[in-house]
Amino acid sequence: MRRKSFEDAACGIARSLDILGEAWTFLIIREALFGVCAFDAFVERLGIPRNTLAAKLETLTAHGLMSKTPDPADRRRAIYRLEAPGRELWVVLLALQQWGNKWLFEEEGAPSFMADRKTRKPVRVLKAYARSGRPLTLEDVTMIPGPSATPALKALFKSLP
Amino acid sequence: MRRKSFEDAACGIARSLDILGEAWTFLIIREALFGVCAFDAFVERLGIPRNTLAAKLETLTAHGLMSKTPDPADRRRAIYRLEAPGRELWVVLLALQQWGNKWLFEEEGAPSFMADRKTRKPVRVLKAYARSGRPLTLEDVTMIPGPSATPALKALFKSLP
DNA sequence: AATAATAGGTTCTATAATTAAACCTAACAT
DNA sequence: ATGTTAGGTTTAATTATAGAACCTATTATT
Repeated sequence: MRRKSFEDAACGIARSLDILGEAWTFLIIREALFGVCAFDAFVERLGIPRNTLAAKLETLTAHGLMSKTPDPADRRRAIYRLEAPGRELWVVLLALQQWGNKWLFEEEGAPSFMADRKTRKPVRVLKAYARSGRPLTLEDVTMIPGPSATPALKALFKSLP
Repeated sequence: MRRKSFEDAACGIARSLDILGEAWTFLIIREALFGVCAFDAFVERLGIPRNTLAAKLETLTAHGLMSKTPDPADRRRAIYRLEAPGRELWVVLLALQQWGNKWLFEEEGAPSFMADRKTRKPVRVLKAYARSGRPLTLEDVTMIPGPSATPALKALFKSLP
């Protein structure tokens, strides 16, 4: 059966995952962030089945994360480009990469990481800060309702520790 | 067919997604981060099918993100707890939430967000910094090979713009 | 001009995962 | 003794994924 849809969820995480919540989509965006824009290039670099790629690219363009335009120089080609919403996902991928690099490799060490293009030193580990500038740990953080929260959602948050 | 496995991928993102690359897993961790630890509580709060939950909890514990212990006070109960690797995923969820809250809601505005427990003000938008402290944009960043990179991987990075 | 090659898909089949609902068992409550 | 709760497993229907072959419009080659 089709997975439950989260597109109407009252939660930014859930809505994000409704679009992104599966491995290929993140990997497609990873490639696109670093310059891949042709259909066959995605196929070759990722080893993704062509029909799966076609489906994912369609939902990504449908949601505005990417755009698809014909190449003026070669009309067989389509150019897939990240739009602003897609590009801004790089922070999510950075967070994921830092986590994976820390926990998912043994002595081998991480095979790749994002780095400052100039100095070629790794990007600093992401940290969360309060508006005041104070660093925040998980224990300092709670979930609070926003403007569009329903009464039921507010009640849910009150049940949190 | 079973999705291609990324567990041996030479990429922190891909390995992360091999565990996390599907919506339910992130949502289970979201709930766990904010105190949920009982099987039925996950079912009720997420509306996840019981067998799907059982399967996801098993892979999460198998990979060390969570632990499962019997409740000493009631031996019917199992207590599912996040371990360090699972807890550290909160930064990834924060990044995801900030992205979703920005792009996936119209006038309504986001219904929920992570906030400083003391001031109840939203957590600052995550930003990436170079080791020097300079803020980094996507254009400042590139992918570089780590200690365990294969020659093929290094060649791949050289083909990047 | 004819032929081949390329880019971006679509179609087909087999297999695996997701869902919903019913069922099961051990431990606890009345 | 009976019922209820917690944490699952089982079953069946539906859907997504993988892999391969195929298709069509363009561009390159002979």
